[in-house]
Amino acid sequence: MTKKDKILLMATRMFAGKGFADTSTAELAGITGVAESTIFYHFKNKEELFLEVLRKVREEIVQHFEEHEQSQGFESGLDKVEGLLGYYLYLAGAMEDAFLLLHRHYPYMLAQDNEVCRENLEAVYNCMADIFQRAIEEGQRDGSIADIPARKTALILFTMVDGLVRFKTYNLYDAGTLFKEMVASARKILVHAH
Amino acid sequence: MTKKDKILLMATRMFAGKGFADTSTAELAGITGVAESTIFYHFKNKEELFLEVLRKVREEIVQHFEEHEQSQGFESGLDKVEGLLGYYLYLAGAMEDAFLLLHRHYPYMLAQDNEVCRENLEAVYNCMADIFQRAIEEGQRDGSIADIPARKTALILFTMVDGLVRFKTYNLYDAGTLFKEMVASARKILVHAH
DNA sequence: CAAACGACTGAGCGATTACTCAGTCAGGCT
DNA sequence: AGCCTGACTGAGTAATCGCTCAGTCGTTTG
Repeated sequence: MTKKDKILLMATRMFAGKGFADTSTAELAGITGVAESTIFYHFKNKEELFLEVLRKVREEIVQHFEEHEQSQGFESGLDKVEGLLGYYLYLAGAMEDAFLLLHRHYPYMLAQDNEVCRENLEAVYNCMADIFQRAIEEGQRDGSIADIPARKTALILFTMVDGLVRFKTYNLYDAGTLFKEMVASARKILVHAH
Repeated sequence: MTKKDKILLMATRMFAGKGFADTSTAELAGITGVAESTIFYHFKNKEELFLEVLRKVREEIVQHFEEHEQSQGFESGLDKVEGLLGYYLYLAGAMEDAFLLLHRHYPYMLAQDNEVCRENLEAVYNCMADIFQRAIEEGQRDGSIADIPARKTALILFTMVDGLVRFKTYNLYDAGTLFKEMVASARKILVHAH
């Protein structure tokens, strides 16, 4: 692993763990095991380093979700949506730093006047919302999901599972216990009234 | 309004708007219109200033929610829950700084080794979760809400409306449009299957 | 062999940070 | 009048910040 990759790896961890402002280049260099000036040899400043971190985070998350969408074994669209909820929670645990980074405020502040940042954030959120939406529409075609607004419902389901990840982050409530109830709630939102 | 109160007011705005680390005491003093040393005359350091801000935020939010809970005019528990969802969204707009502060990471980091901070966060979240829970239980008594786990459902509804507030903060989606769909989803979660 | 190159570093820079302290000043008490 | 007290401030301080730059290496190229 090159020193540049090591810096990116540890920067992801630090930006996620303590935020952009509280991440000092001196400490990052110390943890990574390089000279502080090596950081500025590979990245022209701290903000560009952050953008590179964000780009990798986007790549990885989008790739994982698209791979999961291609995987088979779902009986229906409803089944697929429930699988997505579980996969989101799993991925947020497996890629803790990536999701924690996206839960921070800095990227959204930066996105206000940095196009690259905005593009990366939009890409990752559109990807996730689209996949939820497509699963819902698939369920509407196979009859497992009622005729509800697909995009809006996708976003509502997203807020639910993303909120659960936040509970997990702050240890506010046992996420595993709440997950079962969340899936049950999602099912009620999706299925036909009868 | 005393200088101390002015400092607290502007500190709330700055901590909410740019976070703890990016809030400099020099800039806060400038905006407030006092000397920087005046801040340290009233508060022994930046962290204590933040804790004082957090205490006021907690007081105000808890007070508003408890007042709303006492207000009459709800036909049923289900009606009350739906009213609470709307009130949460309204309050998050009316007290933008307070809610934005609670959406930042710093208070939860600080809470890990600061008891006062932890108590304030627990108080405000318990208050909101309890009020949702009591409304659900009231609905279960009057028959408008099905026999579902009250606490867990309260938390799920909370994640939904809190996620909506985040959408509003970052302008990711028109919150007003999504709100109607969220209330419809909440109703499906709460009512009896038939 | 010499020159050029990319990767990397130690030393140091000006700016900013949170915070201190001696001292000013107005108002109330004796 | 003299004194005390609480509110407030200007002028600092050491430490840390992001960042620069001249220069050292080892490898590749002419």
